[in-house]
Amino acid sequence: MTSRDEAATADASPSGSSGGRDALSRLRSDIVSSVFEPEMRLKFAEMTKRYDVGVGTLREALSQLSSEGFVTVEAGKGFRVAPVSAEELVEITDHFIALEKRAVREAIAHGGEDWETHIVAVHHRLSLIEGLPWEARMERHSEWVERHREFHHALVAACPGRWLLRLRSMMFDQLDRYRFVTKKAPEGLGRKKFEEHRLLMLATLERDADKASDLIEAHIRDTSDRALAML
Amino acid sequence: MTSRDEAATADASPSGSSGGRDALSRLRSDIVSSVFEPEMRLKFAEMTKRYDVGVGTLREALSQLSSEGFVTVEAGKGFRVAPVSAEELVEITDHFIALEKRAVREAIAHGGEDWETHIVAVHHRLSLIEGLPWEARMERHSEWVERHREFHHALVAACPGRWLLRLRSMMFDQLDRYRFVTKKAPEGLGRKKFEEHRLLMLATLERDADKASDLIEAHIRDTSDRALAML
DNA sequence: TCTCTTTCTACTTTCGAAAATATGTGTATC
DNA sequence: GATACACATATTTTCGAAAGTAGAAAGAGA
Repeated sequence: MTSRDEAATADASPSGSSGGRDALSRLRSDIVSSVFEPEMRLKFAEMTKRYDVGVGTLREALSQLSSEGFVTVEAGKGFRVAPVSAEELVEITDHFIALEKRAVREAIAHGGEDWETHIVAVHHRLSLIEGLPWEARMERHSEWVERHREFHHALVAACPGRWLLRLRSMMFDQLDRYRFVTKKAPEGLGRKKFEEHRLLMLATLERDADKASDLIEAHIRDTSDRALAML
Repeated sequence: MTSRDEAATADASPSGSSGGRDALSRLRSDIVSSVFEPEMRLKFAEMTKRYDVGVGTLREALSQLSSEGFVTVEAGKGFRVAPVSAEELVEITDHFIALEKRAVREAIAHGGEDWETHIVAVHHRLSLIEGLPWEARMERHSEWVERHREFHHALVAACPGRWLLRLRSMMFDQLDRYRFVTKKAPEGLGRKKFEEHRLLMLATLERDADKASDLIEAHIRDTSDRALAML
């Protein structure tokens, strides 16, 4: 979470050498997008070559990912990709919905003009991809993931509770892993999400906390159920 | 969280060399017990000497502590002890109470004989310290912290939601930092907590979820309010 | 005197080799 | 054939040195 923000701000860095921060996010991204199977061992020899970093740097990244719940670690036996399960998806979904609803309520209560403006901005960025025809959307899927995160984060950014935002982000990141299985969703789905995001933005800007809350619940539950069916 | 459990199971390890796991928990313990002031820079040169580990190992520990929220990190500028504030204490308390109440409810619904037995066992271990006169309690404060954690964890251990337990543990660990300021509490406080823990155990074993829930709320809220007043 | 550049110092960050640990293989013994 | 032991290999874990950076101090030009 902390690292996520920093990685985002440092994307215009000098250039050249990969760096540890970068290895961390690339590794996380590879786990989220199922490049590595759940339960698979992440050997240092292979990983250092793949991400072009030393063992120390890699270990730090893996260690952090274990705190975030993406990998498991057993002392002396190395790191593995954390398992996924239907039960876990259900649990994560419940926690995320509860946290997101509380956060958006707080944000609506405390948000100012900057908050509103940023929501409109990132929603536009998101809609630029979601409005695209199916094939084009698929091609830019990783960009969509990023913008989708930005949009949902913008909605709750004005929430003053730092820990609420932190716990929320943890659950959101975990959901990303499961969201990935619906990548190859039927054609109609993208259009539906497009509309849901628009309505969610409008309800939030209208400061209708109850409506926004309900839309979030339905929006997330729907995505999760779809993922659950494909698992 | 994950690391905490492992450290606990590995306490009967061979002996000798400090090791990275150990450095991590000693560092966390030093932050919790305010050996280092909030906002203070944690320089590698000093820390490697203090904990007798290499820079890589130390970095891994600090990195993990930043995920847990005990230290902050700014790229290129190193690590600092995370700040504390009254606002944060209030927020963490609210989250912890909500999570703990849900977890104990689940535990009561799912717990079996082993769960009950373990609660009785660790409560006894805790009461051995809490029953002591004031001075003796003070001397064994770090043991009390450990046993207090064990007791509260035992109450919710039968909760099937792994993420609920995980989030709960995060908040509990954060509260430890604030709990420490009440270490030098008036004489009567220890006796009161002794009784509260006993009642909490009894309500849980009687499977009275509502009662246990209320006791938890009062128990935690009381401690937090006391800490808040001293902050 | 002020500001901009340069140099120097303290510190962080990264790497690859060495030490410690686990796993697998073969051999002897019952 | 099964079990225990010793050795060899694979893998993790740790360390200290080298490279890279940020911030302070010193110096040059206006």
